[in-house]
Amino acid sequence: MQQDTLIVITGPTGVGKTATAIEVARGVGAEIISADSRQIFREIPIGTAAPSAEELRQVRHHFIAIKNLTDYYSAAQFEQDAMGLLPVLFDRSPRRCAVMCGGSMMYVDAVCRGIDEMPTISPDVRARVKSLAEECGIEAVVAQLELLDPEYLKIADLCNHKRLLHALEICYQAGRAYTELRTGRAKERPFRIVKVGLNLPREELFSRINSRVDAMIEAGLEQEARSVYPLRHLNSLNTVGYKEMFAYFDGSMDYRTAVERIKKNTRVYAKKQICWYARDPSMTWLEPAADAPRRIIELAGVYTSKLDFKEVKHIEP
RNA sequence: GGUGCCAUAGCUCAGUUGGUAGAGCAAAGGACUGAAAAUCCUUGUGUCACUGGUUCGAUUCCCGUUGGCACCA
Repeated sequence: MQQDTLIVITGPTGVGKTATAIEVARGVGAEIISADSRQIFREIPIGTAAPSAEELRQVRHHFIAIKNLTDYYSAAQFEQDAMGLLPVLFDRSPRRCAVMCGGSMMYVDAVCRGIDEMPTISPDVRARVKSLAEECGIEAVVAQLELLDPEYLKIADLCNHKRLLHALEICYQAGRAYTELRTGRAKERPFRIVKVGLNLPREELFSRINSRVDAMIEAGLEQEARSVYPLRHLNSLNTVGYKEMFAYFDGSMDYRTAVERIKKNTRVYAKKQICWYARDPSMTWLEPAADAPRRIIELAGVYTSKLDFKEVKHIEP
């Protein structure tokens, strides 16, 4: 009996994860779970480089275009949804395999290691903390944390106000210290995880990113951004590609600068992803070359018979 | 060929009345536990074009060389 296997394909934006994942999924007969915090929204396929209709036709994908921008979604929610879906996908796959593809670091980790149990913040707690910060300053937030969770304050980044606010929100919501809820322990998963990071030499990656942004512009990014402009204050639109376009629409940035900023911010994002994944010792790094799908399948050790290997042949050019 | 201007960080340029230099952009490194394409932190040694001279000391002043630009022949 074959053990359940989750093949995780991740890496920086623009490196070529989607195409590789599709080949791997076809090679092993699996469906794809997308681990992308922005492709999950249906209104913004262009700026998030969501898989094309043609790509979606080749392999069944999950968590692509399933939410509205106005919906709340989070890494923890994703953990729950993905963990619920995986047994179904394993049962449907002849070799009990699933592929997870995406570059949202927290989402990948949420499935691979799990996130600690924490309360979802209610709107009034959120509002309460927000108004405390606005009316009394960040010092008041720090003072509250000193009272409710001094341990967290010891390790907290005092410059990162968003995190400080969030810690306090959790203290209020849970009625306990944030620190008490943070175990840092990885959860046991009832399946094998084979993690592959795709990467390219920096220069090559950046040039791919730059030309992909040009392609997005050509595909109608401006129009897409305009159509969601009324929702611009939503967190789901605090996203590279949209925030710069919004600045252009507002008149605070000219068009050329906006496009340049999109490229630059995408590059910065890619670097951040590389930095995050670099410290993961369970990651195997590969270049997204033509033989990458075959190597990933071998790495996963999904195939046990010669016949199986023959079937993979078709993925080679 | 002559005259003038320019040569400083990857790029565009400041600057030093002579005490070896700093902005913007670009770039690099890092943090990360329920908003994560978010949020936050850190990072500038560069033959001051090359050779020689003056000087205690030259990237700065002077001679020359090379390259670029402009004008005149």
